[in-house]
Amino acid sequence: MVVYAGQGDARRSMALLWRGERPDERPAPGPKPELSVDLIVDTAVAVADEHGMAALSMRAVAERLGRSAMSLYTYVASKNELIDLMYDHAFAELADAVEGETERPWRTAATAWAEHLWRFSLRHPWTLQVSHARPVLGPHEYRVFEALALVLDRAGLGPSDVRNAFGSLFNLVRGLVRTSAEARQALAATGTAEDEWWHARSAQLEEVAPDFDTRFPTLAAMAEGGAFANDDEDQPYLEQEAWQTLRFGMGALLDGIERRLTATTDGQPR
Amino acid sequence: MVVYAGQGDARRSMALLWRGERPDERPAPGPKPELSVDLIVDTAVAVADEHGMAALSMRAVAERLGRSAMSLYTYVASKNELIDLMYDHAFAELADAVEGETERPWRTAATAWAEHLWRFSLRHPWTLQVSHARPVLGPHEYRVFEALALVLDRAGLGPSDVRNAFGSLFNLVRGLVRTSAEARQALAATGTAEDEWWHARSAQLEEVAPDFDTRFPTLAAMAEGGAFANDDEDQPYLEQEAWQTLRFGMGALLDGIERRLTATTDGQPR
DNA sequence: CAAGTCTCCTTATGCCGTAAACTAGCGTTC
DNA sequence: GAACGCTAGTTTACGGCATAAGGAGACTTG
Repeated sequence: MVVYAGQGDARRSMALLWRGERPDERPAPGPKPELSVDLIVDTAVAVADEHGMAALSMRAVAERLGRSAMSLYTYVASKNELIDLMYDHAFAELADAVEGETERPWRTAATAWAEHLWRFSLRHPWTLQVSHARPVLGPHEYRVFEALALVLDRAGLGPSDVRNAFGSLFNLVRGLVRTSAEARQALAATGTAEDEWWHARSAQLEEVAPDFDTRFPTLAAMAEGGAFANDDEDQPYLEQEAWQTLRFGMGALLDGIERRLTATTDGQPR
Repeated sequence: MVVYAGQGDARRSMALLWRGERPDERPAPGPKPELSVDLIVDTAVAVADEHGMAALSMRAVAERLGRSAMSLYTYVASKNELIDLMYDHAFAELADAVEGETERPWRTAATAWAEHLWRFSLRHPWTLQVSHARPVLGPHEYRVFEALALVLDRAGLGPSDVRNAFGSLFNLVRGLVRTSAEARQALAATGTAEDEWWHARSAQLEEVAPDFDTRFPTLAAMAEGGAFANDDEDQPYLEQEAWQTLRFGMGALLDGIERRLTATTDGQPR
């Protein structure tokens, strides 16, 4: 499921996203509301955290609140709008974490940013399924973006390169953590552990492609060379691999960015 | 929608994926089949290409073939298995493109690989929604992996670093092209063009957050500095941005990889 | 021709988002 | 204090989804 933000009434959604210190409390006629937008959003986040985006339904959220599904529509225009609100609500957590790190040296700060994003994405894997094609444009997402942009700006990159470096870092992390998150979700969704699954599949692979090693010599040699070895039996292999790849990729990417930095400032990074 | 591969009967799925030069044509009793796995897979790919993964339903595929949805289950165990087959079938196209480029100098070859993956992903955006947590393990996916692994191996990286460099490159491209693909899908799904959408949203943003520039000074300064300018009015902004970010990110990442190369081989890359 | 097997169909179950119409609670205004 | 009109929440219903179950007819093999 991929979700596009902001299809509903822009005025309404944006007002909800940026609400906050609204006093706005003149009592309305009609029965006292028993729910609230915040309560619904919290509950929806809990459902999505526990059972994944696929299990997030209006009925599921309502059931937790002891209401009918339709009652949610009093507070929220559609499921899409609810997801926008969930997204930005969750990002507040990441923003708090990330804003504390901007004062460090830029490479340290950028790495910390990436690792916060990593852990956040594993805590809230459903956020990875909210499309960036129509960004949510909520305040907390902006806080997270501002934090990394600030770090890269201070490092001495120009506006366009801040944007480019930002996008590269963000997508590298997002892509890799997705694999890690999906590994966990796949376990939860299918009930089959990774090694168990791999065991069954690789047996079949051998049977069906006995000439694998000659058809794919480099991959075979890599396997032989221990590239896909499981160092730590306690942790699923895919999560290890993704994390190691992140360390490598972040290192290499930051090196490349640093080179551009010294190149444009004549060897004098500020 | 995120799809996990390989939940069905491993034997059955793997046999279908790696079938190919099967003669295996002793006539069976019962009525002549009017469909075939290949026909169904082709049709399903066409549906997904045209209308996206969300519109891919057993009913939609069957309707194109003038059959009932249930008739497909004679050939394919489940929708998940069908997606596995679609995925590897599509990858054949990428494999053909990518295998022709391995002989070039490693940086050129790696860049070409990335760009083939980019264009392929835009032609078949639904492939971006197939999870890698439980890889499909089809022959054509392996061909694509082998091609880049070969290039990186020849460049002089060790097995683990081939894996790390591979994962970094692959996820950088996949993450960025996803934005590009989703921009197109969002247009098709919502009917609202990007600039139109942005126009409405940014007006609301100004209204609801008049203090934006002081709250997010770096982002505001970047906008001021032209970091988010649309160079080419004919192309949607997000696609331009994603492509430029890819150029930057690939360059930086390959620089970083090259540094590791010369470091480990004492300045003598093979 | 009979038996066995295979393709394809219809029907049904239990999910989903949400439209529509309704009931009942409550502040406001005469 | 009665009437009005807004509002929170309900029930019911529609059209979508994957797929389980079972049945009708077509075809090959004995």
